[in-house]
Amino acid sequence: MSVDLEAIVSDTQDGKKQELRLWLRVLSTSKLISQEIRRRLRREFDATLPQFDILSQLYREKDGLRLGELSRRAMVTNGNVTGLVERLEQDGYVARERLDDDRRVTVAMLTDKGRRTFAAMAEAHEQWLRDMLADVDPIVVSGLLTHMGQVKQSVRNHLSGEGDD
Amino acid sequence: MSVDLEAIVSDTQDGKKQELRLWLRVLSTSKLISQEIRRRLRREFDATLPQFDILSQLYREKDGLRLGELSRRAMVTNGNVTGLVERLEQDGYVARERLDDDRRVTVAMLTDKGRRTFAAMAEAHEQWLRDMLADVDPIVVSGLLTHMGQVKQSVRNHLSGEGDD
DNA sequence: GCCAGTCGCTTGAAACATGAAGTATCTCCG
DNA sequence: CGGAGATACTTCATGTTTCAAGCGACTGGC
Repeated sequence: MSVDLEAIVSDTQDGKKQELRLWLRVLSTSKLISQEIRRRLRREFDATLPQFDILSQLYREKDGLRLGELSRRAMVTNGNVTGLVERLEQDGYVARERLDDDRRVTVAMLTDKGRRTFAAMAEAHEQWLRDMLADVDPIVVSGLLTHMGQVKQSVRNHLSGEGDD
Repeated sequence: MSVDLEAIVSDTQDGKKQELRLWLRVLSTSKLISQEIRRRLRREFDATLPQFDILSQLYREKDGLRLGELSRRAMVTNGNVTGLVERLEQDGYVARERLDDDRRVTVAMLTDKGRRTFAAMAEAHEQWLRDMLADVDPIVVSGLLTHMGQVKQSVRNHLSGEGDD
């Protein structure tokens, strides 16, 4: 007898709902990790995750970023970035400056304090991730990296909105 | 929470940073999908994603859920579930009732309107997911489901907080 | 029964998030 | 030039989210 191809296919479970199941698993895992990182950022650095995000974007752009570009990279809305940068400015991590070329544009960049602080955060952050994923085989991690990339690309190809990345 | 943190560690393949890279990819993908679902839920049903989440939890519990259990399952804080259920109650999707056994306890359950509405939402939602993941090989989806499960378990094993699931 | 502790939920303050409307500022066509 | 339109950011209304504090209701040891 030949291998039952049907069985192989249905072996991948209920077929139709696999995508939904995957999404729910990705979502819950993502929430779990986010919550943990949030908790640790708060406890050890008194910072929030969105703030960490903004800082990380600015960290590798010595010349700073326009707010629009910043909001695009951090995947938050323009309206949102205003308040985030405002708070980071008040805490002395970020400086805002208007362009003379184009008075509409504001550029945000890290202060020295911001740079020093983020460096420490980033190191801890990376270690946290190694800890949390310690029980996952590196081969599996590698595979996930690749396959999640495929997922991301597929999603991008099917967005209803106009803008891409 | 963000995404283009990915570029920070784009330097090498098999470094120690694979876990970090995986996290950033999971996070950005999750955010991308969330935003898309949010957009569609808003456009087609005038609902929010957290609301959809709450409704989905209640949908398969005919007898309703205590708010504490609801908040645990939906992975939101107790304080959060109060407001969410409140708004859903105002819109007529959910009914709240106090237990006579234990006057501290409130049970939330779907109304008929809530049940009907969610059924339509869920069907659309499932289709959206199939669309978005259409370019991913079903075998890959299956593998991801398994491996993301391993990730989730590893994370659970390394939480700093006390509570488990 | 008493009352200290716990439990279940609500409230409050602050931050984050979105979409939409508003305000300057720039651009470019006529 | 001049003004319509586009652009960059801010503001606003609403909703989500967290943590911490509050409040009423239960529980168990005495």
